[in-house]
Order: sequence, then C-alpha cells, then structure tokens
Amino acid sequence: MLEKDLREAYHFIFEEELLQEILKFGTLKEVKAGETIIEISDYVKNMPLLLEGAIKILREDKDGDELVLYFLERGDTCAMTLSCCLGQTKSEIRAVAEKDTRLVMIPIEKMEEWTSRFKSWRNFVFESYHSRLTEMLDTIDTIAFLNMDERLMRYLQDKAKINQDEQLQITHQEIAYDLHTSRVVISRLLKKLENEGKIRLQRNSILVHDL
Amino acid sequence: MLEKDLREAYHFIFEEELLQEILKFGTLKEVKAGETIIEISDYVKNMPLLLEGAIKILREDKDGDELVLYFLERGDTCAMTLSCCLGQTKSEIRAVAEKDTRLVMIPIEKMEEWTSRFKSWRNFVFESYHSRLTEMLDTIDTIAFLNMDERLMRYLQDKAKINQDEQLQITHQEIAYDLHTSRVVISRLLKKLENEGKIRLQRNSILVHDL
DNA sequence: CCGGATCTGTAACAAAGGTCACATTTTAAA
DNA sequence: TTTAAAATGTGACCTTTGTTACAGATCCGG
Repeated sequence: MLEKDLREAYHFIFEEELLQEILKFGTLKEVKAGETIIEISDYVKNMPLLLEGAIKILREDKDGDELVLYFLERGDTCAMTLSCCLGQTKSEIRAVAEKDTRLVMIPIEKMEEWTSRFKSWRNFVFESYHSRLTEMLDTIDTIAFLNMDERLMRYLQDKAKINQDEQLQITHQEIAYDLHTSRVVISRLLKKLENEGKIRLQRNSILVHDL
Repeated sequence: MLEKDLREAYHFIFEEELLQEILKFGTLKEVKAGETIIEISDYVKNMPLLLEGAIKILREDKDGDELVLYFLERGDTCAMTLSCCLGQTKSEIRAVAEKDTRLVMIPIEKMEEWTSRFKSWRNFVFESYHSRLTEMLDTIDTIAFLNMDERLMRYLQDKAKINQDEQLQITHQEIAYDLHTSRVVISRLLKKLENEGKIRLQRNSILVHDL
C-alpha cells in the first residue's frame, strides 16, 4: 500500500534506488482530518512526505492568535519542517491535516545521506524550498496588499480546490481563526458575497459557485 | 581586495578549496547606496554573496506598491535569488543597496557543481534557505499581527542596526513606501513617538534613541 | 419534544489607517 | 537673494476592520 502510494506520488521525480530507500527506512503515517501533525516548538525527528490528502500550515503569535499560511497537497513536503530538520531547530509552525491524510515519515539521519547520494533528492529539496518561498511570498502579498473580502474569496477558492468540493463544511468562526480576524467580520463579508450571488450560505456549510 | 573581503566574511564556513574556486570564478561588484541590484522579473544569471554593506529586499504588488521584506548583511546571501537561480525563474523580488555594498557574483553554472562537490557549500545553501524562511515568517508575523506603530518602531530599529547609526537619514515618504502605507500616517505616528520621547525628528533625519 | 449549545445575522459603536487639503518650514538651485 | 521644490505638521473626514451585545435559527442529546 505504501509502495503503491509512493510510486503514484513520487515516481516521476525520484530514481528507483531512492524509492527503495524510502520504502526501507520510511514509515507510513495516517492522520484523520483535523488532527495536528506537527505542533509549534516540537522538535522534528521525521520529515513528512505527503502521499494523499492535504495539510494546512499555520503560524501563531504570542497571544495564541492563528493565521493560515498555505496548504500542502500530494507530492508536497513541508519545507519549513525540512528546514527545521536540517537545522535541528524547533518547528516554527503548526501542521494540521485538512483532510484524512497519508504520509511517509523519513528519519532525518537519512536526509543528510541522501542529499549527497541522490541528485533527485537534492533537486526535490531545492524544489521544495523554492515552492515554499514562493508560497510565502504569495501569503505576504495577500495579507499586505489585499482587503479582507479579497482574502476571504481566495481562502474559499483554495479550500474548495484542496477539498475538490464546492460545498465547504466549515463555520464562520473557523474561517475567522484561519484568517486571523473576528467571526462578525467574516459573517458580514460572507453575507455580502451571498448578496452578490457568488456563494450560498447554509448552517455549517458554504456553497462556492462563482468566485 | 576581493580575497581579503571574502576571507573575512566567509572563511569560517567555506573550506579553502571552495574559497579558491570562488576567487577564480566569482567577480567583484560594487554598488552605491540606493542602486538596484536585482529588479523584479530579471533573469538572474549570477548569485550574489554579500561581502560588505547591506541590502534591502522588497516585494511589489500589481499596482507598483512596495513592501520591504527584510535586510541582508555581510555573510548573507539572497535565498530568494538562490531559489530563482536554481529554478531558472525570474526574480520575484527587488534588491536595493541599503548602503554602499560589495558583492561577489557567482555564475550559476558553478553552483550546481559546487553543490555536489562541497559539503560546506551545501550547508551554506541550506542554511541560507533556513534563515530566509525564518525571516519571511518574521515578516509575516509583523504585517499580520502588529499595528502600524509597532511596525514602524521595528523598522526604525532595524534600520539603525543595519546602518550602525542612530541618526537615520530618511524622509517620512521613504518610510511610507517601505512599509506600504501613506506619508501622512507615518508623520502622525512619528510625531507620536517623538512626543513619547522615543525619537527625535529633524528634516530628512530621525534620531532613534530609546525604542 | 424540550432545553441547552452552537451557529448565524445584525445593529451600534470604536479604533486604525487611508485620503484630501492646505499651511509652514527648510533646502537648494537659479 | 529670490524662488521653486521638497519635506513636514495637522485638521477633517471616510473606509475598513474590530468589538460588544443580543436576537433568532438550528441542532443534538436526553
């Protein structure tokens, strides 16, 4: 099962020998939607590769206020964690399963080894850093240059895409946490979007049809 | 001159053989304060290593509005650029000399080679990615969780530190551009800081003494 | 089917930040 | 020295976002 998933998600980018190594040293981990995979200030001993599902990456400030940074999908890895692994530092972020998710956990000892041994691994690591930096820039653009209504639209779009479902099962309060604002503000803006015909509101769920 | 600077800034982290390679293939570049080193959507053919001075990294939105992301100092490199080099993509950011600055420019062909050949180079690259991700998180915290008055204080502190001078030569308008706000807002907040005895305002300059 | 818990809608108000207008000060160039 | 340009100070006002309060809707367990 692990092998099948691994090949599906990674055979394009990893050479056969590396896939074998991953199978040998990696362990499968399954998490249910909503479970926390990595907590802030955890020491990270394993590097997760995403096989199936999706993960939400969050930042928290000193008062415990949250902000969603981005989502990860199949084939992604968390470069923040990567960074922490290599530097042996605590996690700066929280990772929460957005859907039921399957991961391979790679022990960090192997990572150093593979970095010298496999070119495809090095490329993967660099590629991951690159995409994460790009996503971070995108996040910065969003919070620095956009108003809350636009941020909300993007959030709903992302969410629909990640879950491959236009019907989002979520409350206003949860959105407010993710965007670091208040429930009242979100309810207000959602109502505006509904009046503009872009979404349809129901209790515990939002139908996104025309954003 | 290049050799002396290079050794001063990098001999702790690079092995002798790599230093020799850098001397052989790198070229010295000198830029005056205020000059642009990398422009958004430039193709980057050389990787800069900072020998002396400081660089300001900026993001721009579609309307041309700016936002300073962070500053780089001696021994730093721009991981954003690194990322662009390795991925052969356009620059997502602008780099402007904050002071008179000296750089070694490394042709990107060498980078791939050194990555397999020198462990110290690999570590440097990973280390750079790590610190840049950390700075990006810091930037996100700042814009997401802080009000403009706190952001302004941090900006002034950073600026004073980078320039090693509590007397900043800068106008309110310039600060406004860097923080992506308006001149009036900055004047207002600076005046408040002055009234609180934290800074002293003069034309074209701000004395930061107690932030 | 009742009652508490949760979720949503909305009004009223406060605070932060953005905009406009204009006066005053300072500087530098002619 | 005069004058235009640049920089700063400030009042008035608007928009966006945050806060508080409360009412009504919906759900779920007993």
